[in-house]
Amino acid sequence: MPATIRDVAAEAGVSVATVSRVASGGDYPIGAETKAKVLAAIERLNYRPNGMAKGLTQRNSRLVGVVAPDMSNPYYPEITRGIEDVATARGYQVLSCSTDRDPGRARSSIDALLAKRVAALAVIGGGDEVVLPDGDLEAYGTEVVMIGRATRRFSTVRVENAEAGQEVGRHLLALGHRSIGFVAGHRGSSASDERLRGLRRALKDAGVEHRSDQVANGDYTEAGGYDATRRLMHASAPPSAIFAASDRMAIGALAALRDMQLRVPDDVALVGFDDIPMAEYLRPALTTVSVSAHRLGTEAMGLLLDGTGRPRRPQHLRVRTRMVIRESCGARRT
Amino acid sequence: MPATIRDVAAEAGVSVATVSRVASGGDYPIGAETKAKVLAAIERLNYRPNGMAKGLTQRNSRLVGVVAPDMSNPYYPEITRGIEDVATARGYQVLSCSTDRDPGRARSSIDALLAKRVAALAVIGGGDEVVLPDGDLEAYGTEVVMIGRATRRFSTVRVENAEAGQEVGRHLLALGHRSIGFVAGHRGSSASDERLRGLRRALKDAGVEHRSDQVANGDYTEAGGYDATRRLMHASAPPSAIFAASDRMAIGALAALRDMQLRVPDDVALVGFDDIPMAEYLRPALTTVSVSAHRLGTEAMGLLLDGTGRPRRPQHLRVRTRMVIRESCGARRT
DNA sequence: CTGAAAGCGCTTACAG
DNA sequence: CTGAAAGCGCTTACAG
Repeated sequence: MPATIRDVAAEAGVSVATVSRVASGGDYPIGAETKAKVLAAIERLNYRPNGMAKGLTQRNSRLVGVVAPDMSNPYYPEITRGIEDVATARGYQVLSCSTDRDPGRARSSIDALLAKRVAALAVIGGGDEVVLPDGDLEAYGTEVVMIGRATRRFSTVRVENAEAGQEVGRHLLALGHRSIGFVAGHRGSSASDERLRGLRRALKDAGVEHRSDQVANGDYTEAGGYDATRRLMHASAPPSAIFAASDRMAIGALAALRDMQLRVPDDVALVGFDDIPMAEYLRPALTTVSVSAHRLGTEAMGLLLDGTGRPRRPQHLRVRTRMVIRESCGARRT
Repeated sequence: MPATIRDVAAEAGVSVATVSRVASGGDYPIGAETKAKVLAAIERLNYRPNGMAKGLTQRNSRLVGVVAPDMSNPYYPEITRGIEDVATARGYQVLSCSTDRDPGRARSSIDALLAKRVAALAVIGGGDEVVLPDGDLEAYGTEVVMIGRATRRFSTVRVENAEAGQEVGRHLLALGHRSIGFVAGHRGSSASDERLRGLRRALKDAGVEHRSDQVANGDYTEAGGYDATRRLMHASAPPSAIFAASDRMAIGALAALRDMQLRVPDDVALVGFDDIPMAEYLRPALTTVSVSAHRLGTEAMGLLLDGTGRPRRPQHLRVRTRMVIRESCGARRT
């Protein structure tokens, strides 16, 4: 059994109230001598206040919950890392769950998190598998932020996907491309939809139309990107450029094009999305769009744990992207 | 304020003890009618037992802590995902922390985790930045498992790195290579050390010696792999094959070789480690060693949460690897 | 089968 | 500046 506050009180010869006050380290006035005694006792007994008891009395678990589709997809842990960084700086810890895009798993994760009385909850991903029981959230005083998903009910932090898609479109148009294939993420991904919308806006502004057979689903995986690219290239009028909604799919596209004996960027230009670390080390180096996943996390936590403790009205933040031009789009001849 | 057990008791017209018993869902005998009333009240009030209170009385937080160097490196979240899967199946949740290989951060993470009274603790990574206060662990009854790090004090789950390295060595020898460069992970990485040891054993068995200038540090990153490869190739007698201790470094190596106008595998053979999803989609497709990070996590949790609740003596598990032969090693002509 | 009561380890008015 | 006591929301012997 670890030492409790009573043990420390006995050891120091003071009341538990006093121990509590020095252990918590607030600015409650304590006699210098008393404080020293208590500190010594804490040290001697290796006392570490029980977080559950603290949470219970203070009505604050100091826990923030994170729910993401799948923590084994690098994008989510990176956001979570951002969340962790600001959370720990504020004395919170993160409890994370994967839903696998399954509503059932999502529901039980949320339940477990609410049972643990998380002070804040971040829901990552544009899917709709997570449904939040708003009555309970209010009762528990749990602040919520959605990352990458649109809603008015809660605060949101989102990537400027449409703007980025538009920028990619304009870039490719400027390079002379008029037929641009789009490798989409999985069905229902709002991020992918928005990127496509941006691309189409750019094309429309240039008077170029975009057909539905110029879009193929790639499921956000290398394999999906590979297959989608083959489908795109086997159309009656294959595109001269491909925009993949993620770098992982772009890597699949690169393999597919290579296997079809097509050179990138000479025969087909390629642009990805995310700017994962290895994008720079592909050959040709991948032109892509950089988004700071870490930043999404820090911004989100900033919204939740702003220190006031007062629930505010939902806020909506947007995180900028930055296009990184390397070799695969053909803008830079190698 | 969310409904408490008293609210439910009042609503159902029974004692809190009774509510506790039906809410906990054990096999404690309860009258059918009473049970129905309580269940109805729980439903009506949307009662969800407070996890902190439960934890406090039951002396079990139902929390497992995970400490890893950096959750933004995909390898760790994947292990963590394995941990999560078995943890949630057993009614636990995971609290995760990144240390950035900084002893200070590690210390405060461990402290925070112990304060939360985690029932179990998994320490991931071969580094030594994490030091565990054994006295406290015993007092708290916290079970510990180290993933990827050798120790007798706690249970461990480790990858058969040396065996894998040896297998790679033999494979490369069989292909005729006599000079094999090794791209190592960061300094002090036991995984990297073990893989190198295995490689050297294979070489030694074949009567081939391996010099220290045939090893270059690559820090487990693409950039590190790139630079290390250049250094290796600039030696007086450049290797005919390169074994990188991670796929990410292998990708850097691939770029470096390409930039040096060297063809893989014709001029230089290349083997990675990890078998990340995109290894198959590189061109040439990467020959590598597959390790199930997810499995490391499930095995580790299996050791901790075995349901007996009784602390056992440390157990030591080893997880097999599997060499995946693709194009980059030259075994399969493309 | 059901309930009253003590207790888990803290915090925090309240009184002095 | 210090302490006694109530209370946070549960569980669990113990008694009936």
